Amino acid sequence: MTLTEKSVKTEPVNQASTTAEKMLTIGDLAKACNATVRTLRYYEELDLITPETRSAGGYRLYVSATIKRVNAILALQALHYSLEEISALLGKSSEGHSAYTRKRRVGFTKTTLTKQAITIREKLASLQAMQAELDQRLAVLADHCEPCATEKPDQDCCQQCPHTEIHWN
Amino acid sequence: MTLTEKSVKTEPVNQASTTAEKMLTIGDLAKACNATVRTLRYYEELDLITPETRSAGGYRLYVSATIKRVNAILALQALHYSLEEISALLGKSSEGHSAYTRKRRVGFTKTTLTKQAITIREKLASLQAMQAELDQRLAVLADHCEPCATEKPDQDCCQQCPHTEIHWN
DNA sequence: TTAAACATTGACGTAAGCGTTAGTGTTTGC
DNA sequence: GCAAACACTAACGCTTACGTCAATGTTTAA
Repeated sequence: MTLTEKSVKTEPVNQASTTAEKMLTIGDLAKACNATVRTLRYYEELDLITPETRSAGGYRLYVSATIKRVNAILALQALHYSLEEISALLGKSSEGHSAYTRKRRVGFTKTTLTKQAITIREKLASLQAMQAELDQRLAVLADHCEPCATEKPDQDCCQQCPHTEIHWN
Repeated sequence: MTLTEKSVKTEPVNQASTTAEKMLTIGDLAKACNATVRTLRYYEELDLITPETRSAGGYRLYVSATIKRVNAILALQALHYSLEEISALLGKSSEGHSAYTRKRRVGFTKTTLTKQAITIREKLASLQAMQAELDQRLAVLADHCEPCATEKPDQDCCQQCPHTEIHWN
């Protein structure tokens, strides 16, 4: 066996042959995603993730696909999406994929990916506009203000200057 | 001509003489920037803005350039910069421009504009990477998963599929 | 078997970015 | 000259996204 991990901690009732899902405890999931246990429980409060089942003693048990979902959440958070926005993007975990046909599942993935692509494109546009304005201001500064300030260092000719706009800081 | 400095809200009826700065009350500034009074006072707590002076009665009085500064702050906030990051970018208002020579002022503007340009370019890069990944996932979805799900709608061949990665939602 | 490691459910704490009174003083328009 | 509009400080409240106990139960490795 290539099992170097101490994985199969809790084995649910010996189910069908093909589906030998190795479940993750919340600690495993946290390590796998580089998140904290508290964070994962908080995500569950917001219905962003849901354990597949619970152990006899009440431990949360996750399927490994949840790793990807959590990583997606974390990636979106890094882009400063709020958890509410992320919830809108990815959908509640209660609308889980398990009950769906593959066709619906593919459609669902397409929808959420498309939504993400749209909002990211909007952000890009806004950032590019900002970048353009900054570059223009820097150009005015170099072309106009620096020579002006060098030639007449003592005068305050900014009063009449049409380029004063850029000194908003 | 007794009110060289204290021309408050009153429009410059005779603007002929010395440069009569028309000062703004905090309410004026709020309207001009489409922000709330509370927000502006909070910015002041964080030393992001500072009134040029106070009226005899204690009202904050701002120079019109502050409008641009506030708008810059708001624009950066819209890009999800925290006020602390913004403070780092724009500099504390206590390091105000009033005491500086024009040369220093121009240099200061250049520095902050450059810093902003750099961090915005970083954000752009990160977003573009994300965009690329999303586009790639969408392509795999269209080229592989959709045909597959259409042809074999009932089988769960995702188990062996090398493209399952994209279904992280 | 038993201690260590891990998990569970509360519940309170925190930091940011303001909103919202409250009580009082200031400016302005008629 | 006075009310309405506006501003002041101080202080508490709220939301988000968790951190951090606490008291207790569960799994695992020796």
